[in-house]
Amino acid sequence: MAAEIKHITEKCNGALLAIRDTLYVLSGKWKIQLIVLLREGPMRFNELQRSLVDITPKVLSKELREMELNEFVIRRVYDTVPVTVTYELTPYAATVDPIINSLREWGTQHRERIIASRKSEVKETVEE
Amino acid sequence: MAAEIKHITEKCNGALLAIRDTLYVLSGKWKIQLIVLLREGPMRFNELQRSLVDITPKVLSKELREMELNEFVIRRVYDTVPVTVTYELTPYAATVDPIINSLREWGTQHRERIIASRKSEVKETVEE
DNA sequence: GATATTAGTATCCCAAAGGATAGCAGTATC
DNA sequence: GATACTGCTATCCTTTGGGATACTAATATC
Repeated sequence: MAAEIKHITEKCNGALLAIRDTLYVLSGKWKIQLIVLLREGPMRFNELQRSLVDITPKVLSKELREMELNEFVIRRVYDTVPVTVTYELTPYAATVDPIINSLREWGTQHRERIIASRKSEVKETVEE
Repeated sequence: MAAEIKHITEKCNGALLAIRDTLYVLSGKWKIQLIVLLREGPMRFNELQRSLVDITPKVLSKELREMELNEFVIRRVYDTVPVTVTYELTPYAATVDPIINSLREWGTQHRERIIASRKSEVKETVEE
């Protein structure tokens, strides 16, 4: 019996570890959203802040720093007045596209499913 | 200029919304891991707790309740002594497989990449 | 009668994530 | 000289996710 349990966890262990790694790197409320935004092209700090309405500069700055460390974005400083800083996705950031796409597709289907189930609930109520 | 910013956010908006929906449903430290475990077959409460070493009963119970509400698991109570309760994935839970697979694959590749970059760093240090 | 088992609850607590607000340097513009 | 713009940082505060510990009912077993 103990052996059985052990067998199960070992079989999943690799998957669990890999998934934990991924979630750790993409942790936080904003990183995935930032990647989605930046896929349109490089953006400036204030542009990002305005696009993600609720994000504060402190949090945005922290997320961008972490993404720079993980080689998801490149930070470029231009010697203009006032200074211009752009954030741009690296090619490595493109490797998370499958994750983003699967998240987006599932969310879309899930929403449709919920709307459909609400409609059928209404029908049932009417039919009673 | 304002129009340009608006254009960008509108183009991404659907994706951002869908992604937020997905992350909301799969939120928390444990739900994805529970799905991975339960893909092996139905498990009992204590079995799950033992498999996910660090989870406390309070948290496990909360996660399972949320997953039941989202129709990811079915909870079955058997009239044995002591009582037996099993948790089993629904067919709907299988729809998140693409997400889980993309998370697992990316985590695996990312880990390999980090190991590789560590090795090359060592080489460079030696070569200096 | 003490102990073990199951599937949880109840209560308390803590750390981390993240929000609110203010401010700064450096320049340009009114 | 006041104000505005950029890209932040600093400080403080709140929320919430989740861990630790203890406990329950009902029965069986020692």
